[in-house]
Amino acid sequence: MSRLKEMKEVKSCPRQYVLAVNDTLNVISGKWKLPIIASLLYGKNRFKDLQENIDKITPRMLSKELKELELNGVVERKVYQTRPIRIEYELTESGKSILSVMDAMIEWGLDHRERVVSGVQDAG
Amino acid sequence: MSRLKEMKEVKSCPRQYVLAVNDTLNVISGKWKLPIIASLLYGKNRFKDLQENIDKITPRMLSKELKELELNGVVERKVYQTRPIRIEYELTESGKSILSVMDAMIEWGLDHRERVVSGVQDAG
DNA sequence: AATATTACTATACTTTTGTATAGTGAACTA
DNA sequence: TAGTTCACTATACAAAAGTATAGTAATATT
Repeated sequence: MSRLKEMKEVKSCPRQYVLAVNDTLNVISGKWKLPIIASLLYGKNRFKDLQENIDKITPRMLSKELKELELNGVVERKVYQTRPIRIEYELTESGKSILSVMDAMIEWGLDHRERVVSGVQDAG
Repeated sequence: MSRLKEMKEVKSCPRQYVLAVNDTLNVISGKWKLPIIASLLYGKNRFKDLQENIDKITPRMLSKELKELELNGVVERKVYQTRPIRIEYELTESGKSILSVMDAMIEWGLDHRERVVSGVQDAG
């Protein structure tokens, strides 16, 4: 059963749930965060790879978003001491597990589209 | 298993999944959409109720967001022909089922917070 | 007739988010 | 040593999102 529905008193929405939802929203909202996370999930992890893989992102945005994601504990920046130096961005465990949220979003999005095109908008 | 992981070729992310994620993101992102949906889930459904229930929202924002949510098939505006007229906002089936997405967000948010405070940021 | 309630709308403004374009500096390559 | 690649940064600007404050129109209440 759902976290929210399993509460006895459905009227009281615990503060920590609100915080949790906001944390998640911060990590996934904006134009570029999910594309970046998705790219990293599929294994593209150098700055240049990401830039090539994500259509129309500017280096400024990519840099800015990567920093935010790092700060939020979703992405880790790794410097490899090869010659020349290699920098790679990797998802943390938290980062990888965002897949579960994306999955819920896909599920809802697909179902919703179906309901909307078939015109089953409640009783209407 | 997850929608994304069950694909044989993990490199090809179907266009419709991207659309689905974007649809969902459109419905949940912004400062006020989730608070409004949550309020409606808990049964506060008149304009004034929502305004009282959602801390610091202005009537302009509430009106704007309700219209968008209606357009997106998440909320339905119902006019009751009582005297005086009563207007109520209700979640559609799609609207109610956003609970599943919120639930995934709560789950991730709580787990993530735990990982971050306990400092288990991967190997580090 | 004056005041209150409900459900908003209008206008102007500020803040946040994202874009466009150019440039930097370190290392490597021909 | 001139040019290329990588990994960014800087500056200026435009667009989107959100805020503040006031006002409207229909009805109901005193």
